[in-house]
Amino acid sequence: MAKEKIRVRYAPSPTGHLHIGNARTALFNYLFARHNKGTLVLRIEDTDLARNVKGGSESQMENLHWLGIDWDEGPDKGGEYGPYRQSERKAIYNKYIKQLLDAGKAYYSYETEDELEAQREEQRAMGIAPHYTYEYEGMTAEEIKSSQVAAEAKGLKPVVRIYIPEMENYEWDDIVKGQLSFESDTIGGDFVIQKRDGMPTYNFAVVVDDHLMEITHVFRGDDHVSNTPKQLVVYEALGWQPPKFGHMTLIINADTGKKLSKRDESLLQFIEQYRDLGYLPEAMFNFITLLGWSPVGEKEIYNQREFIKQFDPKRLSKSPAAFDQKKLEWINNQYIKNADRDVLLDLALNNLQEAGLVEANPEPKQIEWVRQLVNIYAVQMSYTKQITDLAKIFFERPAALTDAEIAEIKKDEARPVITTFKDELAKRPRFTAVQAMQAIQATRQVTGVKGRKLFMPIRIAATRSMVGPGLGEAIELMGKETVMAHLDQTLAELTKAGL
RNA sequence: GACCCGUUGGUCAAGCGGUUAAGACACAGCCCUUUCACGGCUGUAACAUGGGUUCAAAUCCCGUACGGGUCACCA
Repeated sequence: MAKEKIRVRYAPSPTGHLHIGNARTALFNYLFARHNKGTLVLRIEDTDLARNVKGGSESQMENLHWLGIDWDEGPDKGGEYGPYRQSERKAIYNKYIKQLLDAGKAYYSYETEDELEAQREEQRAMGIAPHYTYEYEGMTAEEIKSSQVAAEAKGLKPVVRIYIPEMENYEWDDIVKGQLSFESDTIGGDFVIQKRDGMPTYNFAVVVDDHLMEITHVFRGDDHVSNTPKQLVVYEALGWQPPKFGHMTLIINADTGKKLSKRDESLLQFIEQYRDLGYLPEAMFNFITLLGWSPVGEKEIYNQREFIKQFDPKRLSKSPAAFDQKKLEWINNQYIKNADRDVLLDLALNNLQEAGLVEANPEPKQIEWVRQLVNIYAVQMSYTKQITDLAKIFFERPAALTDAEIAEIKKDEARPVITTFKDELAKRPRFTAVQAMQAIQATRQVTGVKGRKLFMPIRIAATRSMVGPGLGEAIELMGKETVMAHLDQTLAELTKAGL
């Protein structure tokens, strides 16, 4: 018998940009689907009309693609299980809601939100779990009917609730967490499956869709563990077979130890923000995959194909993973060092333009100049935006010398070194890194100074900084005019200081 | 508060009854080097806790502590 085709889904609600946590859920579903040569479905869960953000689903899809995640069925791709937006599936849900109503497995509920809130408040005060208590307790069918008629007469609109069987145990073998079980009385009471506005609730729509779309495995966040028994109630009421569930741990903030909250601003949480800083998609993919999942070997850097080949949900961690910014930076740096230089140039140019350091429409010559800058700094950038800071000396007017710099050029040999170097440099036919290095060698010959005592004064005088890339390259990139001006300025400062 | 879940160095983690308890990030030192970085080497540092079970426990069981998740007409 042929093994059943694996079908998984990623089901975001379009309430904003792609969040790290959601990206991770999408990623693991993607890896699982590809590893098993299965199908990945993208379904948009937009049943809360009020919270839907315009362009939200497009933004999410765009960022998913950027990360290198693609899917086989979805609102943009179609497929035989569509439509793939829940807001377009209302008729489908209604059919099953009616079925449950007719079978006496669900009922109309007229209690208002205020009444329910008061009820929960009371329960909390009593120290018991807030839950819905059956509003028709002890009533006969006749009494229920007349209560509902009375409510309608008052102009109340009902919601539909599903009956939760008493004394039942809901359990499943979670792919990540193992055996899990909930007693039916801890689920929280008969829950709403259709809201007053006629839309289904999440816990109902998910079940209908997962079943109809023939989803075989559901990988989602840990925060859905307690939704699972509710969904199991729906599966049972409808007489359907549930898929396999796997609940992945949440990503937490290392400082607070709490689940990443979208409101937490101490940390960048949206894929787009990393994208803007010049993180590479392959690096993000690599980093996120290693968050809460571990491969077999000892490597840290894997490409997508290796991840797909290796992916095994059994190796998903049971305890939450903290988001380690430093590690992300390290991983991204690994990728940057090997990245295509045109890609880096493009990103860095963008960052430099946004920082106002390079004009909007640079001449080819300037682009070439930036290319060299990127080449020089690539090894040390964690993300391309850092170039705006790393390469400061190439863009800013020199500041006054720092104490440390003064200490370096205070030495007796400094002045002759700088003067000699200036003359040597001026003599050179061309202004290149090679020529600059030759000028330095000539300076060494003339003055007899070498090592740090030779290089430091020149570096400080020429680039007005103690740190930077190789001296030759730095001088070439800085340009003759600037370097000469720096040398003159430094010499003047030395004179002024009486050195 | 109730219900679920978790706990190996600062962080991510390997481990599946016998290990000198991997590896990576971070941190420190050394080497390379004109500087910073890169790279190389070395080091600091962990099984939450108390009881069992067992010849043997980070690994299995129970309790405790701590942490997290959820308790909506949000997903």
